[in-house]
Amino acid sequence: MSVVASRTGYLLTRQQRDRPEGIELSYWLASPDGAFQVSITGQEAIFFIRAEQAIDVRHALAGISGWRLAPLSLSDLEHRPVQGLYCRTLQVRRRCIERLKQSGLAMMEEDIRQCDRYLMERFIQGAVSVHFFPEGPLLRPVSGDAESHFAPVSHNTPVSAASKAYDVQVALQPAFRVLSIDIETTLRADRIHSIALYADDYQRVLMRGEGCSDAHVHYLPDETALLMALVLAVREYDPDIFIGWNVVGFDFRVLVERARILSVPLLLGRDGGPLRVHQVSNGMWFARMSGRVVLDGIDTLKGATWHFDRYSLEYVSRQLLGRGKLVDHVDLRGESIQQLFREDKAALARYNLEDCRLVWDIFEQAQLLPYLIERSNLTGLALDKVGGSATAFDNQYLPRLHRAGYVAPEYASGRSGLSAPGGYVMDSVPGLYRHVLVLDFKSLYPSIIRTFCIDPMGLAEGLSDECPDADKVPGFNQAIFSSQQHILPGLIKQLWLARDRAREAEHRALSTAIKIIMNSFYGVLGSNVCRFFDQRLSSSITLRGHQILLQTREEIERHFGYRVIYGDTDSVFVWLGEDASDETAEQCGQQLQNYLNSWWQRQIAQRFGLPSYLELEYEAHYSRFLMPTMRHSEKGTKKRYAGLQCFPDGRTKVLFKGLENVRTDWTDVARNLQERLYEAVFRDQPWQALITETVQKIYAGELDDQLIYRRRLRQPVSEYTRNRPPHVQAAAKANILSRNQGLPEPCLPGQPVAYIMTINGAEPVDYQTSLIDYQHYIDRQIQPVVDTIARFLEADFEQLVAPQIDLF
DNA sequence: TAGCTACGGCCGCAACT
DNA sequence: GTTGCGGCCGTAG
Repeated sequence: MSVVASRTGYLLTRQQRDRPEGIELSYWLASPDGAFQVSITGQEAIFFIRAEQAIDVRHALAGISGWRLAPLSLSDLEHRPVQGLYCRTLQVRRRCIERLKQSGLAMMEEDIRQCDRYLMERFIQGAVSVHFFPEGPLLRPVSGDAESHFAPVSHNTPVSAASKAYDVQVALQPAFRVLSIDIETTLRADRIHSIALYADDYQRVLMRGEGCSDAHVHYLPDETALLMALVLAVREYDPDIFIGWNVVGFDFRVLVERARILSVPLLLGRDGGPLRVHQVSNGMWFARMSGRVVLDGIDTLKGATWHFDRYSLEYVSRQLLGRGKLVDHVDLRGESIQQLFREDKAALARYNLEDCRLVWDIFEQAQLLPYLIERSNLTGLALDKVGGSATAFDNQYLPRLHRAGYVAPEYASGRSGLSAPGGYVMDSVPGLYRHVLVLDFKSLYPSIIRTFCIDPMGLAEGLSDECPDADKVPGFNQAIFSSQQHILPGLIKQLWLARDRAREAEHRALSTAIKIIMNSFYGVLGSNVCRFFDQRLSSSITLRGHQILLQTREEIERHFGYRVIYGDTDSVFVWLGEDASDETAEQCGQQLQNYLNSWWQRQIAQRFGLPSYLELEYEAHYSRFLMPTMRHSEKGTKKRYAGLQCFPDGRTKVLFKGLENVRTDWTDVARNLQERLYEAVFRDQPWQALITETVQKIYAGELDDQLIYRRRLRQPVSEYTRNRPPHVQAAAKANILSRNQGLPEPCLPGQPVAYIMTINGAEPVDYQTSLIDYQHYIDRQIQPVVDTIARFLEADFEQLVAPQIDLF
């Protein structure tokens, strides 16, 4: 075979379909010279069945043609031989699966799409090099790692080492053509007013109605023309990626709906095919078109571990981009948009385009694309895949498992029903302290997996009769792992080293991606959505974690004589005593870290004959630290504390965990007061006046805008049958009032409800009619916040606000 | 087109006085 | 009015 040509690209979309000559796998790839499509034809789809059931399988599939069974040198993890079931078409495959399911026969890996398997088995993740043979194209991985990078294969043009390296770099960090999109509509979203498109080198607003078109704003007579102009504009710019804010759930959904009603073909795909939008059972929306990826800003931020109190475009851009950039941006409410559409279309166009630009800038500022690219390189997940931990695990694990001679277990065949424990949380010792150090185990669960060889295949090997005793590593719940045969510890090791390199190079996107993936490995093993779910695996991780945390506490108290006042899963909080100082604290932290790390190495060598990959890290020094009690008892809380953290450079910062200050379902007035109160107490400043002033201002109506509660509905309003919490009561009122005005219901599952407490109960902020119940806020928001810390200051809320009570 | 458990606090509701 | 329980949500890790 001779190679005619080869090209490098980055995976955008994948699809599969039946053709007369077999299954066709199609991939669209982005490249600096433009996107291109590669199709691989004449493929079969494969999954596995147990050899002992082969006769039953043949019997069950009688009457279906287009499949074959082939013996393979593979077995399942219980050492039973398997056979491959190959199907000539996707349709045959579907029928076979249906039939075997009805017959109750075991299938393995039948849920993996062939277009995904083709990439997975070749270790192709993100970047691809395509070699065009006369017989058809062949895909291979492109990797920044020299060892796994395939040699250049072009015969026609000799490729120098330098250009090869360049090729790899371009492929791994592709420059996508990205287009930000946003539409404006009527309040009911049953008419599109305008569509804005933004890239740094392209700005266009398509506006319905009369006006004077210029380079940026095009006026179109009606919606049909608007949609057709969109198709042309997309063809003109030819983006690889669409970005937007709730872009699938709103913009694309509305575009598709209007196009359907107006019978306009919305042919936005690179192959000229239509944009399709569909909703899955959990309410999530998905958009699909060939050759282009759609990324929602909200989902992408959340996936990259960004967190915001609220996810309106206005709120996030203010937090992320800063106020300065947004001086002339106002968050127009629905009615103002309608007014602009009627009276000032040029202004609406500017506003519409500005929102596109904000999304663009958020992607830039938060480095979202670099993060997604790194994640895709590491996991093999498509760029637009949200979540997908179980799939990421499969992509890494399955091809290696196959090469070791095994196929994956039947779905959810692991021991289920048994509840596996999570992390260990110590009882805390409440108090207002000076000088508390926090030490935590860096990536505890991944380090346990690596140290104790926890692995699905390793469990099968460890439990088999052939495993020599010397190679057995004990787990929990009768688990035994092989110290020699395993996959996951090696994967963790690679990721661990890559993360250290990324941190050194200050490559934030990459180290974030690696951290998320490493931590997700434990998560999926403990989840019954993972085909490798087995309670012995997850409990061997968590119970080892319990042991490590408790023994670390014991050793600190035994060897150093310090008191451990708290610990959660992978951390210990060490009280140095009231006579320590900032300088000695720093030294103590280092000392504790060094001593305990070598202590653990000795322990694990002695007890298991294994190297320890546990890494305890001195994480923080709090010069003041509050461990509160539970609201109505003397017991210390868990997962709720605050402290004045001292950084090595001398800066200090108040930090809250779990307390009202970090809870989005508490009002701003409570969160703000807590922040200022703790700050004052920790810095030895007067704090009493903060409380009395706040109470006074609440009664005077000066803080009304800080009295808003926000709480999400996690189900439709009608489903709250057992009881109706305030946010549900408010949501019900808002929905009824909106419906009466002929508008769509504003309070939907997943959305936060903003409400205010009035003398007639909770009322939605947008429909408030009653007077605010100020006493409610004093009793339920201010007093709890004050009480938590006041009890350590020999103070009492009633006394502190007594003068105010007389006043009102 | 499914990563996990542990935890605290507020509220409504029911069962009491 | 008080008490106790469980629903519910958001959070720590």
